Amino acid sequence: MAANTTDRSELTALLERRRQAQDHVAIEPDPIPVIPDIVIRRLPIYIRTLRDLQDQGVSSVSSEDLAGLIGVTAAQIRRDLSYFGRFGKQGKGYSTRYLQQRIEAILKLDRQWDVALSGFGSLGNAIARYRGFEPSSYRLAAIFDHTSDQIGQDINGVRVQDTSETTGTIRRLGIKIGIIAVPASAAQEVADQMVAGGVTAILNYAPVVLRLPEGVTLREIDPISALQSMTFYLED
Amino acid sequence: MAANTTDRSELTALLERRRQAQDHVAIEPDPIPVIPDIVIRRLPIYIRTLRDLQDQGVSSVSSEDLAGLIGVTAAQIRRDLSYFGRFGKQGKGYSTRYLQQRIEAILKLDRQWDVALSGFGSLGNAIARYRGFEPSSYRLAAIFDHTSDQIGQDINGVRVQDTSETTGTIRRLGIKIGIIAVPASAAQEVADQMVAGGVTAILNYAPVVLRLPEGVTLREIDPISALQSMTFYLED
DNA sequence: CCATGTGAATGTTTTCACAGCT
DNA sequence: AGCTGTGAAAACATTCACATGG
Repeated sequence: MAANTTDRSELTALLERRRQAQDHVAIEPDPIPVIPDIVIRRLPIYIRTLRDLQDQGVSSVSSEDLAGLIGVTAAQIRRDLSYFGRFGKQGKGYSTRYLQQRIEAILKLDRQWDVALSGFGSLGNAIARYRGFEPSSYRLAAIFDHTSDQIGQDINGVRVQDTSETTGTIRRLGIKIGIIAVPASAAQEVADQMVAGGVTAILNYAPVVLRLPEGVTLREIDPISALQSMTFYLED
Repeated sequence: MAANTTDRSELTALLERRRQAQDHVAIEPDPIPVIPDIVIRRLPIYIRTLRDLQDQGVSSVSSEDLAGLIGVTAAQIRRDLSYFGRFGKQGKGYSTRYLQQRIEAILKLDRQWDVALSGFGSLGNAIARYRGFEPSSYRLAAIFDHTSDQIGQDINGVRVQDTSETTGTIRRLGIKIGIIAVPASAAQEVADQMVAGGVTAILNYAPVVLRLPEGVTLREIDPISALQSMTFYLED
């Protein structure tokens, strides 16, 4: 078993190199602090609740009280925040204003993001007119539709363009976020056009599984699935 | 330590009774086959994909191929289905039609459910006019709004009623599912009225954490949170 | 031989529980 | 004295891998 270097077969040497490579990876100093996506998805609710508290004049809150308002456990809030740093004061709790600002910075909400919307039917209309965008960091910067009589319309200073303009306009404006509100049959094509234009985050309202390249983030808005999964719990 | 029954203090006896009660629960023969909610929430996508396959004339599918279409692992699909029974044929796969029908029965989609919608602004409008309800098991049976000039309008045979009618109408029609599309400030009150009328499943579009009694199922539709959680992954 | 259904292993998320700081 | 931040434990979810049956 005491093989020296010259005795090694090529295979043995290869396996040895692989093992060392793995060892090296394992020893890596900063093992990339991967933050679970499920934690990221909870942060917006923390922001919203912290804003509500400030509107009520509350300047400080404990993880216990915040948890009560949100309907989760205090330990979960503390663990979630611990992925990003130490934002609380022991014995005191968290400053609502400071914590809100810190989480907004983590989610990169401390700047404005242009958004492209494709699909200007009744759903697209509701999205475009939704004023909940306003206090947030998103600005509707482009709207696309396939229907000729929608094209040219002006919505808060944004002209509805033909779907064929999708890739070009998104690239020209440097838009990174796309919202898909077209029928299922058109959604994949729209997604491809958006990605071709440089979009790396897609909010999809169409009831279809989108195929996207690595590195493009996707969130689904699927009320029918939500309803269907609730019916399970109803009494017969 | 060898205390007999007559020596016991009331507290000791109480604790003993509690312990025995717990032991009894632990010994329970059928330990209630609790199905994880996360499994329930995946079933609608399986149904949708199985419908699509049938539309394409595909009558049989393996867990491997189904997984590829949905973007999950084959093992996950097989595990999910195993909570409910054995629906496949070894060496063959699953009948798309049979599996679809079985999952629909599990989710109680093999009957029609009346739904109440509160909030008839642009969002409520988009929901009410959404034709994706049609091939599904849901029928919009009541619409409520606060705004006087919306009340009385007829939407596909359903008259928009004043919000004050919520509890009464829901009770009278036996509606179990409510959709909340009102502003955040009104959402809790609407939820309370719906629950008072007998609703046990709520689809909430308002950006607020609802407080609901045990036994009421809740799903959130929150596009702003979805956007905010995607921005995290964008390049600066 | 192929693909399901499922014990066992692995990976992830939540919760416990408490040391330590204010 | 009170509440955070976090190791360690527990609970939960996913994936592996294969015996089993058509």
